[in-house]
Amino acid sequence: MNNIEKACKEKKLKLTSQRKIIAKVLSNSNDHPNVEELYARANKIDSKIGIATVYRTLNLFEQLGLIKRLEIGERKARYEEFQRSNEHFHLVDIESGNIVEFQSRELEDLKHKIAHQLGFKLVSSRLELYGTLLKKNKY
Amino acid sequence: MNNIEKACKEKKLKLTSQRKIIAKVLSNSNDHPNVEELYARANKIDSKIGIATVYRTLNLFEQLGLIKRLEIGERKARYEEFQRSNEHFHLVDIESGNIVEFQSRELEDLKHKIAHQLGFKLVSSRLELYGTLLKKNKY
DNA sequence: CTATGTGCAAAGGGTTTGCAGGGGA
DNA sequence: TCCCCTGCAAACCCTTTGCACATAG
Repeated sequence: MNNIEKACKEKKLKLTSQRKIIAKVLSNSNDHPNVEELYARANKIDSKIGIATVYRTLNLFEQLGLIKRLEIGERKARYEEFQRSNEHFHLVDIESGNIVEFQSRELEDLKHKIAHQLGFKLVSSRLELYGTLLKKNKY
Repeated sequence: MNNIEKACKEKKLKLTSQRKIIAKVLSNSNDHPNVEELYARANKIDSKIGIATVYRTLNLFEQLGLIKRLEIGERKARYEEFQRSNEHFHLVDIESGNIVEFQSRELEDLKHKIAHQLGFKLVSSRLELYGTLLKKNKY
């Protein structure tokens, strides 16, 4: 049983076939799918799942802290599974739309330090970098 | 003549009364108003300005690099005048909704350093911290 | 005078919700 | 069985757009 199924059981939420499917789709996604994409992937497994259920389930999972909603530029939300052990940030290639994940202890520490200096306890944050590929041969 | 009026002249854009009013409202705003708020403030000066004009003008000013669109949590865009000399970040108090601005050369440098290490030239970035006030008397 | 800009209302796109029926526990 | 959950379609909210009129240059 995976994390998401465990969490449903703990919170006494019903483990419906839709929730299992959406959980599975999220686990199998290594990219950062938006709702439409998640809906399409879920529908490959069960074509009767409605998009309203996808939205409701994503909101539920997000509130349970199981997934993370990204707001990368566009108006549409994107999602990724939340892994406490794998805190990372995103860099978006503005030419190709590719998303590069990276980790940085230095950045993590600095965020907390700054919040503390301002008299706050850091609860969450949002950081994305947008850039273009360096043309190395220009040197 | 302010920055915005100068920019319109340079780009051969018409300096309509609506654009002047919206430019003035932006200059006079020290908070981070959303479109609805900007629309209300502009309407106090000229009640005939339509919200479509506000949207179109904000998009125009943003493209000219005169203002900056913030996407702080909510679905609605917020705006602030862009001042190259005053690059700053935002920390949102999640209990009150207050926004604290701060500067950090360290953070600025780190963003560029990370992008460069990943093989990218940093073009822009989005960073917000969300936190709660530290209760100092707890110590 | 003419092309650009405006106001209005309708359309768009993503997300949420009311309701009646369905299915886990 | 009982209540939570789902599917559908309509509603919502923010933003954009088509069109006819207005106006800056």
